[in-house]
Amino acid sequence: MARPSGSDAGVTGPRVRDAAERLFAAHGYAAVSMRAIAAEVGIGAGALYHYTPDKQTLLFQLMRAHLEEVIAAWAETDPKGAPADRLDAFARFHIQFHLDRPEAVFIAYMELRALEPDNFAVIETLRRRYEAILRDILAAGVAAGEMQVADVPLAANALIAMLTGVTTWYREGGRLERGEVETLYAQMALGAVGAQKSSAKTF
Amino acid sequence: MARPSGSDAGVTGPRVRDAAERLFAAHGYAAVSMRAIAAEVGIGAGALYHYTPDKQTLLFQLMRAHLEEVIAAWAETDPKGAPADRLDAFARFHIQFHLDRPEAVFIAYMELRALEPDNFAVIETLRRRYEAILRDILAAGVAAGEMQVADVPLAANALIAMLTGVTTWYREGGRLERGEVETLYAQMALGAVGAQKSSAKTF
DNA sequence: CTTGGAATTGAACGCTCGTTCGGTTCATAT
DNA sequence: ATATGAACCGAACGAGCGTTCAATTCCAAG
Repeated sequence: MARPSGSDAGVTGPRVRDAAERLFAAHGYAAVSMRAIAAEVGIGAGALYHYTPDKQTLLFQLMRAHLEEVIAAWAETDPKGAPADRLDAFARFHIQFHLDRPEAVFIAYMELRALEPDNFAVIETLRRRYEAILRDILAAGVAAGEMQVADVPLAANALIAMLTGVTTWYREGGRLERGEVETLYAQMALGAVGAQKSSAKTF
Repeated sequence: MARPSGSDAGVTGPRVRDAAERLFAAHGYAAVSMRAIAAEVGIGAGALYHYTPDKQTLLFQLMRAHLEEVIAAWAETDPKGAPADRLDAFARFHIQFHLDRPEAVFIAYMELRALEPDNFAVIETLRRRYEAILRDILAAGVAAGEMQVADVPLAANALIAMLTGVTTWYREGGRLERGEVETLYAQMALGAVGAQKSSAKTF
């Protein structure tokens, strides 16, 4: 018995990536064996190598696909209005992405050290590009006099860490709804840089 | 040659813990082998077992010692004044601890998933106790009308994540001095909850 | 100067790791 | 009906894992 009935690469491929993503996020790249991934999918360990040349590439491709998706998704979400409104939108967008794909985001931020140098360079470039979005918003806010930020890169790092941290505690079906979490984090982000939404301005 | 000259448990013991802390923080618990730790210390792998019953306990004791130290240190730092001033002090304290011992703090927050259930329960209790400090400050700030916080546990989580994130980018000798980083993070923390230091109040 | 315990070596154990590969079965196109 | 390639199994490889232990050497107390 070598090829079970119903086997299909179009089905198994995504299942391999899903299983790897789940397990990497839960236990960490180094702690997850190829056999564990295969068992999660329900195939033998050897069959994994129809879907990835090796374990490292499996991680790398998960991270790259995710980061490219995030960057592309923001490009379509960016309201392109006042900096304070863009920051509000960015905070909500970031939170939404985390709550939609907690595993992928967690891996992208936590398993950088597991990447081999060449792969790390690629991922790091994408990560910097994403963080540059927030830096640009803050710089524009300072220029427009809408925000008080003493150091833009520092503030961007601090806000990203704050927003990303939502995955460490939020659980679906808990005390707070997703929309509430979004709103509260966005308010804190605006408050941290001394800004407020244009709709809340007091003239 | 089995026992080299100059060997001394009083010296080797701390060096084992230091090496483990450094390597765990850099590569992750699962990715660090006992042989790698031993090599860093300059002894054989077998000799490590004079200083720890096993690898898991080595991690556990590092985390517990660190968390107990943080909690004790804050008890002596707490200004016990107005909530806004306590939050300012807490933010500075947290940042200082991160910059003094980036490896230990990083491990305590990142390697929770590497702990066996019994050890996890102990560490989780200590971690909650530390986070409760911040929750108490925020709750007092809300009660005193000094802060606007819609949800105290959420705000505490967000602030802790923001403050802890400093380790991911700060490097000694970089663009910013430690004191500046402290001040900027404390300002952002206060801003995020709509507070300000008592010395900055406008009467 | 002797002696006993402390510190360490280095080999070895059983196990699991990532990866390879020959063989086997299923799905599909002709 | 047949043939071909895709999908997969299961065994195997060498390497490295955490851990144990007898043997060995150093240090300090008497």
